[in-house]
Amino acid sequence: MRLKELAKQLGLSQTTVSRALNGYPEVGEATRRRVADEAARLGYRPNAHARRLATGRAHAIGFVFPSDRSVMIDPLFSDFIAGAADVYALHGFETLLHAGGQEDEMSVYRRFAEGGAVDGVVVQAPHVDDPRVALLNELKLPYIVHGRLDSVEDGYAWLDIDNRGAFHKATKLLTDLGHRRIGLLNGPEKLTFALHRREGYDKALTGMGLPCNPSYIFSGVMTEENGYREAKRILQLNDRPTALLLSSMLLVSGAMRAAHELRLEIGKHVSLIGHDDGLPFLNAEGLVPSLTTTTSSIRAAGGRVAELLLERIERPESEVPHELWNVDLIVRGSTGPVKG
Amino acid sequence: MRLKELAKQLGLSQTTVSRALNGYPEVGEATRRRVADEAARLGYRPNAHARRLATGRAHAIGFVFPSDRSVMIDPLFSDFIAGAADVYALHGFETLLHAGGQEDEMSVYRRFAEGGAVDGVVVQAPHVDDPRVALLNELKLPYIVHGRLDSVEDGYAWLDIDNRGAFHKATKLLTDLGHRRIGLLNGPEKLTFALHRREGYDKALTGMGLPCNPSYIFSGVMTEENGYREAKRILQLNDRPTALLLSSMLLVSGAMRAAHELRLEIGKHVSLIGHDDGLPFLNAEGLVPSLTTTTSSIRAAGGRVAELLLERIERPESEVPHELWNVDLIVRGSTGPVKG
DNA sequence: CATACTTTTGAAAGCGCTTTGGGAACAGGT
DNA sequence: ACCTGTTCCCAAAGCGCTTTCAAAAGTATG
Repeated sequence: MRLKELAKQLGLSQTTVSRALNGYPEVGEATRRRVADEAARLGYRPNAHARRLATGRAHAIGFVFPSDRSVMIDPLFSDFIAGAADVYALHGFETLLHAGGQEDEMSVYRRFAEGGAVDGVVVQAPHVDDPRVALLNELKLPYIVHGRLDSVEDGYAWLDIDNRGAFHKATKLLTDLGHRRIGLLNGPEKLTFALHRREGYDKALTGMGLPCNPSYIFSGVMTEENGYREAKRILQLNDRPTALLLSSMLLVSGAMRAAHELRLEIGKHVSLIGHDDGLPFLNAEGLVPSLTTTTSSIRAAGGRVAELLLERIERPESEVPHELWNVDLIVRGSTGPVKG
Repeated sequence: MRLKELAKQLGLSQTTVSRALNGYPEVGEATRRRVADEAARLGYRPNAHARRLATGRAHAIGFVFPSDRSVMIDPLFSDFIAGAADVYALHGFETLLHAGGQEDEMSVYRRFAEGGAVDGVVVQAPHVDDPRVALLNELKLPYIVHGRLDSVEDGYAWLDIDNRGAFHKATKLLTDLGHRRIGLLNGPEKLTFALHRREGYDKALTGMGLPCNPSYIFSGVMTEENGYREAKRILQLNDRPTALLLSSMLLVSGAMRAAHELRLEIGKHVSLIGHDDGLPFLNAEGLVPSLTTTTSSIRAAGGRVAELLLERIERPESEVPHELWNVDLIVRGSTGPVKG
């Protein structure tokens, strides 16, 4: 069923039918109703590509994944995208995923922009001075960054959580409890989110006049296994830390395993604070003891990022959005005063 | 830069330029080279929608997620999609994600089919007599199911792993080691993969003349927390099982936590076998003791499913593919003879 | 009843590509 | 010279929508 046939069927012109279906005001209410009914009855669905060609709008948002595997793989991203895809669908937008292939990431953006494949893209996992931002500015393709570049905060749209603040708060909680040796298992510090967490941690320690012992720190892919291995390593040091900060629930999972194995009671011999992105399959509260966390739903961030991007596409002239989310510190059972 | 301008620039017709760029044989080698060079120089990228409209091919594959959240949320799906998206990209296909929104799942398929938005779709997480298959057959939209319907194996394209065989093998290993009371923490049994695993388990027990104690069984969302809670429950029963089968690594993670807490040594007081989908962030071999698993990479399955679907789109008349993958049983340290 | 508006409809021109159906131009064979 | 094939190229017709411009129909006003 094509528009042409539908129009003929109704004894109307394509113009009128098109207008009726797209809610233009120039068409009479009676006609509109008649058209809508007939369209529904015949199960007419407009051809997506024809519409896109005619309007010049793709009604689609793109996600481009770096060829670097570890990123797409991260379960965080799927939850983020789930949140976003939901909002896009609600607005009649499709979500395009481009992962891998032989084409390099930058030229995918070029193709997206110049071929009109998408109306906007979201940039995930930015690193320090991420080249994508400059490229997208040049291409004039609407975008929003989930996260920030290192120091620059202007000239691009972003939504980020306050990673510095969160890890500062968390570290502070530990020092307040008397901890003096605190470890950190972090994500790859070339990614700004991890870098910022590190900075929050450093700042809190320095603020207390405490040294940052590099052997207390791990930075790398946030797998359960890395959490286990590194926690075990750190907790076996001579001057082992009495508390550990963990950048993801998977690291927490591994670290708890290590603690059990070393017969260190959590919240007593070793305090744990994890960052909880609200992944539905790894619940901080359900752990024993329940986990003290810095908490921020990555899914909600996905949704909000989607809204901001749509807004930006709709009104390109409006102000470039910057949104910094506060992160809650939820104190539960995995933290306690340091044991002399 | 549009085709028209490029053609003018070159002093050629659009026809020739289009053909040159798309590798048609009717164009001279010298011309082709000249066109290619100029196109590269000017950074010409064809408009995706125009091409789609003209060819009638979307060069895109769709994934539609049920409004039921738990599916998209599952980290398995993202790994599967990562595997698939990679292959699609390699073949110049985009990957379309449709999640949520207010539109119901079935009408998304309708729209995809009749609006030509995608050339094919992949159906994930089929349940017993999944209605999607019938709909897709009716719509004549190429598709492939990852998994199978319950008993039917003909009339639709599928790729599945041998879940029955895997869990039969696993259960058999345990009974061979002398275990007589074996628990099972499974996915939701309305999903065929979980149902089949259950059947493999049942069959192995029945084959040995052993009873299936319903209180040894859990079926539900495969979160770490469910793994913990249910393993704990089951391992505290009077006649507690001496071995546990676990349908996912997250369940394993939770179950190990429960075992530690109950001071049951894994591989000794309680044997564990988990199904390992090869998720990169939760490694079976890195556990202590290393985990005995049934293993099959879901990412590889994603890739293969993608290939089969592309094949099907290319040659709709070719035979409907059925592919059943064997699942390896890898014996590691978490299984041992039953302790009298 | 003519005039000036407003409302409702339509013909036709795109959007940027692919593809059909020829037509030159040039070679080789007679 | 003529015919037959090739090889290389092009004009123009779509693909299925949206949108501009203009005209027809309806309504209120003098």
